[in-house]
Amino acid sequence: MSRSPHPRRRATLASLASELNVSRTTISNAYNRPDQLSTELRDRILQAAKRLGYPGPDPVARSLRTRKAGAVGLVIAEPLTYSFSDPAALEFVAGLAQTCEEAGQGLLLVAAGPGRSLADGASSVLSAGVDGFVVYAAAGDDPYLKAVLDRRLPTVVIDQPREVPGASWIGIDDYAAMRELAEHVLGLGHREIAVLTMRLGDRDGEVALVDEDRLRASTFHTQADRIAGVRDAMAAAGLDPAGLTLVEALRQGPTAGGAAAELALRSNPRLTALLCTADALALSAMDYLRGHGIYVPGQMTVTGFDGVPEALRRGLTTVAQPTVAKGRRAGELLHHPPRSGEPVIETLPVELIRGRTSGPPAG
Amino acid sequence: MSRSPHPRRRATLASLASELNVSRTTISNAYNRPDQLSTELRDRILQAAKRLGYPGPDPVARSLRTRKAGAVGLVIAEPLTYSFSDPAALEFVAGLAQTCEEAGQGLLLVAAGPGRSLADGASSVLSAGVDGFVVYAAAGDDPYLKAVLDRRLPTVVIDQPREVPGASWIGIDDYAAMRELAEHVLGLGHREIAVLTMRLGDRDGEVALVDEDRLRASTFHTQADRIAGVRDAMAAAGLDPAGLTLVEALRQGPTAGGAAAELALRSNPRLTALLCTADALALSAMDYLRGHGIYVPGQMTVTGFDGVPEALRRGLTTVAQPTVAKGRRAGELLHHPPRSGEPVIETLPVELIRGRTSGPPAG
DNA sequence: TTGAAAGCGCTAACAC
DNA sequence: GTGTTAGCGCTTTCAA
Repeated sequence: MSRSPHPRRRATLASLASELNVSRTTISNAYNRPDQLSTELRDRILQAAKRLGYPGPDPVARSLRTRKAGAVGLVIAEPLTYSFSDPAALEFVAGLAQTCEEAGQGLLLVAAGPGRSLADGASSVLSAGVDGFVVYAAAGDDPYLKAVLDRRLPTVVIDQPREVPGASWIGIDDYAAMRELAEHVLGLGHREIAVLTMRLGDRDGEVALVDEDRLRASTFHTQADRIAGVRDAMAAAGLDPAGLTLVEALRQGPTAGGAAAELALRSNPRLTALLCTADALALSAMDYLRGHGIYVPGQMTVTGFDGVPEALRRGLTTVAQPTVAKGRRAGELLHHPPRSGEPVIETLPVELIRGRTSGPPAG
Repeated sequence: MSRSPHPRRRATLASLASELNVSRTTISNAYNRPDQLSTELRDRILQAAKRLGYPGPDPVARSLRTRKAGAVGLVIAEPLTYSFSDPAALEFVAGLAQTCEEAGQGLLLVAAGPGRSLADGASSVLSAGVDGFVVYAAAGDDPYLKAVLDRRLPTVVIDQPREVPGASWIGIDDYAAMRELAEHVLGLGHREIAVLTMRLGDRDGEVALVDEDRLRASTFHTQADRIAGVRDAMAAAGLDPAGLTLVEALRQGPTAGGAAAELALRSNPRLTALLCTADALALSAMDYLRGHGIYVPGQMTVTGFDGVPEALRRGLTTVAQPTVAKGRRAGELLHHPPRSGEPVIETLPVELIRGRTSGPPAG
């Protein structure tokens, strides 16, 4: 391609300038303000750049000078391996990525792996060259979230936790959504129901029954709010919320919902409805039930939450979240911040999907 | 949180230093080499930092100085919207993301949207602060690829194009894989077969029959190699490769394979096998066939390529690629470059999956 | 149109 | 254990 060998030392804007006997400003202008110099000179510069293997202004140096990185950082509390197998998270990322693409910005996936000590864990966040952060569904005490806030960059929190000072928030009304879903189920006549929830905080094991203390100590507000919605719907229907069977799936994975369903049914064999706080849980529970000859919805009503494609395809009764829109709004907030400069709190609408997995209880 | 109001001007390492009457080096050491100063001094510094709202060394300035960005860039030729709906691409990204996470590096998704002019289109690539690039399945003449190479950073090309000077390459033997698959189909007795391929280059429309010129001009080697594999298998089986029906799906989407199948069958109604160069195409084609009462494999053999989860679940006869491994290897090559510094060429193994969608021709 | 000067905030040698 | 010096490569006033 290039005839002359490349110099060992990388070409820089300065070296190009001295080579051509023009000032550094002029080279800079050739790239950033083409209208500030003659076409002729500019062509000469670009040609020389090609000859010398100068790839254009160094992005890092430019960032330092302009105080703009041209990218937003995305922090997901879970290991990326999980996130990439979570359809809801994926849709969110897709929405965010769309706006980044439109804005010509990069999207930096920040490593937030298992090394979750404050010292080490936060380092990746601290060293990310970005103009703003999106934090996806973090626990209230997440060290990465803390590290992000310390950076004092524009930040958008998704779902979780609520009310982070200085940060914008985008999410849904988890309480109302789940309450409406519960009312639908109770309206069908169910009286013995269980909630299968995602994990409420750190704890070992696979699945576990949840007691009052555990629930109160939850660092995941979304989950707690959804449970509260169910309880209040029960109370409003004249049932004792204390009678709710509550099981927590501590690990992700394709069998989590099944294991949770099994524990719930063992704990209360008279259950006729399993309300799951995630579609993934519900789909897994359905697989388990089918494997054990329990017919849905004839013998058991199952509901989900999120409205991921597979759930809709399989006719799951669920609450559809505007997952892609969440991602888009987060991106827009960062790319085009509101004039006021104030953090924004946005509650997005959801839709109750009455699918084929809910029906009146047997008998 | 902090009692004292924050200064309007952001604190920097230098301001902290003069505040504490120590040198900048000492502050730097407090963050980067804790063992180089007394615990006592270090604590005093960290405390003062917290008080002044100093978030630690600026990542961009550090990058400039150390010449390390702490991130790798991923360039995908398609708009991100497509990529996020392509299971194979997603698995690849997941694999790459895993290694980044393990290495504590960020993964920068580079905007490579529709603004594909050389001047404008490449700008996002030019301004990415990264230590290396991964380019996923680009066309031979992709402007982003060119821009990436101009940056002269360590680069790994996936699948496409082959033989990029100075860049490593990871992919599979497309020719051999497809030839083996074709031999399987021919071995079942098929004589009238079609290949449904992904697009071979830029062109308008939805689907089109492919002629010799079009094939020769293809900028997508993977596709062309797979077709060559089928042709050679035909020749080896005593069939005339010219008799191959060849249809190109020009647009992505859930109905692309169906449209391609329709055109193929219209072009040659005696077809008994459709070899698709992507699972997505094959699954879509199967949906189309079922909708038209054509039974698979009884009346029509259908095969795919990639081995995405849905394809395996539906029993598609296909070639399984090590998609996640591809991503992992790309990451490893960037995070732990081989001592020699030479670009690496790696052909990963594939596996022919004899599924339930291939069988002997009818009659 | 072009150039000179002044940093952006940090770290790596090397001296003390 | 701590400080001094010298940039990393660039953009941006401001003046010519």
